[in-house]
Amino acid sequence: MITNKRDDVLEAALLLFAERGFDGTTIPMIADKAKVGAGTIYRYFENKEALFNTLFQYWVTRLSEIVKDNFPSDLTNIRLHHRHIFFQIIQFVNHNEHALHFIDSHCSTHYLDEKSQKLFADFLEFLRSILEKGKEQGDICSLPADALIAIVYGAIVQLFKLMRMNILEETPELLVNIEECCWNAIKAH
Amino acid sequence: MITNKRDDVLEAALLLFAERGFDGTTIPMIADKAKVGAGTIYRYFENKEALFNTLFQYWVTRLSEIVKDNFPSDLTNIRLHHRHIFFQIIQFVNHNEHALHFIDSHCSTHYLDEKSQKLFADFLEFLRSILEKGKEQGDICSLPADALIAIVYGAIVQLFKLMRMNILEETPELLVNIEECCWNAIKAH
DNA sequence: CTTTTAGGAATGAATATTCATTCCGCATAT
DNA sequence: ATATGCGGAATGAATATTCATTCCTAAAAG
Repeated sequence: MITNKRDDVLEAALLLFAERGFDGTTIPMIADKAKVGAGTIYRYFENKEALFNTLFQYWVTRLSEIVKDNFPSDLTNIRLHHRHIFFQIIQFVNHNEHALHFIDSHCSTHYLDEKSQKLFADFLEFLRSILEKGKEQGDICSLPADALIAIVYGAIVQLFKLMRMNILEETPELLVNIEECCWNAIKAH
Repeated sequence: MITNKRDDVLEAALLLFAERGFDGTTIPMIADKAKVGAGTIYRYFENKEALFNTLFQYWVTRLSEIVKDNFPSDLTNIRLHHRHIFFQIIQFVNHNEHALHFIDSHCSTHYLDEKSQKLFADFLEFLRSILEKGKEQGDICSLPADALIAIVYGAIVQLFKLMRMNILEETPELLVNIEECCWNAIKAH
């Protein structure tokens, strides 16, 4: 199989950044895991920060795409929207178990560049717009959209942390129940 | 005002560790912020890791105490338990706005020593025991206790991240509503 | 078909920088 | 005068980055 060195580097970096954070990950560590010389990394990326931002932008774009993909055509059924978003994020995590934690643990750090920040802000803005519509319709409880996002998104992130640590086993049934819990948290009562 | 250098160091370290993480925080940074010579830190702590673990243990102990303090005497009213735990955590955050994020962002890192890990595990075990009781009584939805903790605790952590970043303003009314949301997420329906 | 050769890719040792930790001289208190 | 606490320059280890060299591939020449 022909593997592309640049991709090998990105894959190794994702694992390490997710597990040890930006500052806890060294270039030699990445080179080792990618089975590549340390110098090779600098053929593809200007420096450690540029590598980091490339990776961040890639995964935020993916997440954004997967959530927006096949978005329910019925624009008034918020219950459906919530289910869609929830299970698309699940699919995202199942596609790469480290990416969500990588994004979450670095989304407000000081080495994010302009473009990374903008991509992430845009994604949040999308979620916000969905929730605002739900609030207008009276289907969702009338708290600030950011608070609602924090509740659902915070729960998801924390749950997958447990699953990555093998403390909690992911089963389809559990996921359905958890989605229900999240919905109960934010629906209008 | 007589200030204790050791406490100055601990306070500065808390801020920096919370904002930049363990690896992103250097000893000179801590010394600067604490207005102390770098060498002085080593009069009080064996090394950076020891300083970190002292701090972690201090704050987990505080959190645990504040949550267990004045725990409702009615041992069957889970609704009350939830409210108590929620608002005691709020009080903890208001006492020091960085401590919860400091704990959360470091609670599964590899430089935690045995004692730190045990203290944190004990705290989780306490929460777990409350939830298990609620499940037995049929007041709380029958998912794994760890999942329920993740939902509520994840939401709280994320919410305070927004408040620290001044994206969300903390008002008593908002907090009451959010507590309600969290309860709705985990109560039996 | 084999050999030569040019140019890009890859390497890892060398360099420059940053960081944790140590150490020594100064100041303050006893 | 001695002891104690402190600061911050000095040290050495770890780290990011560079660079001279080697390695591959694929096309040109024989």
